[in-house]
Amino acid sequence: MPSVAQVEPITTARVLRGPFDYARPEGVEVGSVVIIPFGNRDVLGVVTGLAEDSAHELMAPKEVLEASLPADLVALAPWIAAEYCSTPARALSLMLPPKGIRARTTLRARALRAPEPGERLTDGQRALLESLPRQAGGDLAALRRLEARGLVALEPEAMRRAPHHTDVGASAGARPQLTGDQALALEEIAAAQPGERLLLHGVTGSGKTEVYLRAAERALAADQGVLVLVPEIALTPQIVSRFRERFGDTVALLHSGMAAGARYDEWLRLRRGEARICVGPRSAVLAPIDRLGLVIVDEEHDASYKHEGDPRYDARHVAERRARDHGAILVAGSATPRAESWERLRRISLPQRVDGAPLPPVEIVDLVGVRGALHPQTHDALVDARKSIVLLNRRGWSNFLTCVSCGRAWECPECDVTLVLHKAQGHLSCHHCGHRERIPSRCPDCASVSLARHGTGTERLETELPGPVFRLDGDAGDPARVLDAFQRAERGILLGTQVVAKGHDFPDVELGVVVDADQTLRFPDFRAEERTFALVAQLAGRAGRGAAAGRVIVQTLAADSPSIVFAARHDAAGFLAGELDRRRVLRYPPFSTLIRIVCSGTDAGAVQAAAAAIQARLPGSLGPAPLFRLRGRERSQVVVKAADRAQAVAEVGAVIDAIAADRAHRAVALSVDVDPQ
DNA sequence: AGCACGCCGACT
DNA sequence: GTCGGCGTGCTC
Repeated sequence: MPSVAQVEPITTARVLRGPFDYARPEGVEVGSVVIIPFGNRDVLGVVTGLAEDSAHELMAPKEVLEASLPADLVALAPWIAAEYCSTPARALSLMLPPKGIRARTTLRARALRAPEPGERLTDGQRALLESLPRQAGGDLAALRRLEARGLVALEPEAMRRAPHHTDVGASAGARPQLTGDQALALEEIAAAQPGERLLLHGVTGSGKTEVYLRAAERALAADQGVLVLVPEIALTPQIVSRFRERFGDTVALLHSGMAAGARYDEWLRLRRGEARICVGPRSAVLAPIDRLGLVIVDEEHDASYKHEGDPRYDARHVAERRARDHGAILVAGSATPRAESWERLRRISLPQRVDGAPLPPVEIVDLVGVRGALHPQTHDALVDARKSIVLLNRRGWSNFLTCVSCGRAWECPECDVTLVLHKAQGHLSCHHCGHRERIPSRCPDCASVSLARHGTGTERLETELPGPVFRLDGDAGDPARVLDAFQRAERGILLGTQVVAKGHDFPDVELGVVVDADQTLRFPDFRAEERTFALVAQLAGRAGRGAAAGRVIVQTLAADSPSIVFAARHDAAGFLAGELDRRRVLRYPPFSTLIRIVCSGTDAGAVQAAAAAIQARLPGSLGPAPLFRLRGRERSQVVVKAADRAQAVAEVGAVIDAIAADRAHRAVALSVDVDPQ
């Protein structure tokens, strides 16, 4: 019986690496979560190993918590740490259930014996005894007195804090007949080898969710667990509803919008095997599910699968690893898959909408020479359509403000970006750090009152659109209510940023409009083409569902860009073939691995020096390149483009550890992004 | 990361 | 004499 528990203290420090040895209390296993005396404070720790003896004099953990990590997750932590140049402690901290929470119990009261004849009881007490067994409530004190007389037993009972989820768009319990394509797709999944990865490429409305549900049914029947990853629960409540409707309480929901107590209880239900399906966003990829048989990544192209904190893990990559470890089948689904997935995964196709309706025709409208945000043709189409969705990927009234006489531009004092004008709120705001200032009435430099507003955001476009507008963006109220109001409206225009192109399906939308399709294209990034294609194609999928005949208008200054031309033809395969050729030539993913290292700090010289030191130690790396200042921090980046992923990650990891440990670079924060978005 | 220990300047 | 600045080193 090993008497030593090897514990990884959960701290964020890069240089502090465990494990540290402690005496092993009764019942402590690999995965146990403990509170240990560490230095002169108490910290949370995870038992990562057991040993027979130790070279140190050992202390005992102060407490062993009730929730423990499963062994497979403990083993995954060092892999995540290495894969993203982070630390095992940071990886483990992603896996823990919400801290400071315990299972909640209530007291259940039951009658222990009948009152003897003549035993003195008030009418109230008799009524109380009549009402048992049940949960104790405000009458706990009275029940306690009866307990003391041996009439009643009070026992703690676990109480589940359930997530509250508003069921939407559920199909009233019906289990629809599969189309031929769906049946074929399901057969392919059923026939897949353990550990195999599949790409379910299905146009919007082709019934991917029903395929997921049937595949999950099969996994459950084989006593296997199921993980279902979705981009954002708030934007895709339908898929949660469909799973809960089909499988009931064996579905656990895990997302950050839930109360910590409910999240803890859902986590524990999975850990105990009481729930066997987990539906959740990125972070759910680390849910404690035993004997995983199926891992689904819905809308696999979605950028939210990349975690922005450290470790900067990619849930899709971690999902593949977990699936491989468990011998589970991975199914990634999308109408607009990433080039990486198209190249690497075995493809299954759902080429048609379930309702048999054709995809709507897409018109490309050239904006060259057009004044204002809307082409007259687009305006006319909006007047004609009963219900439309309009996408403009820019919040606020206008992009930036300048002084007409001296040319002054209003910029964020903390970041090197221009401030966006929000007219209704009466302020200029920075979309990076949240800085706000009042809208100026005159220029502080030259006192001119002539200020120019450049560019159009959703707030301004709202005033230019014909008909009632339902605005959906970061500034406009509760998204669920906006969507609901739009759904019930007879006619109207749903106007918003990216979110309008996601998940939700309205059956009676006749027109979809992309106001500025180049906006994503102008972004200097190797994924710009892919993003633009996805945005246009996703929006195109929202129009003409159900009875309404649909059409889509894409306004652009780059009418012959491949991403826009192929999206207009609904031709993902054509687009991806060209995109993969381009990436092969330029040695971009999936034909290489990119690693981005960002140094940041308040002292520009120190930041530059750290970035230069990193670049010098990584032969062939690019940089250091200055980035725009963010939240008052100067930044500089080094980029590694490598043929051998494992080798590059190991090299970068070693260099980062060395720089982090070097006191000369103490004032600089380091962030490593493997597979940046 | 914390937190204590330790060695040098201006205060009751 | 001592309060406190933050450089250095350790945490089983």
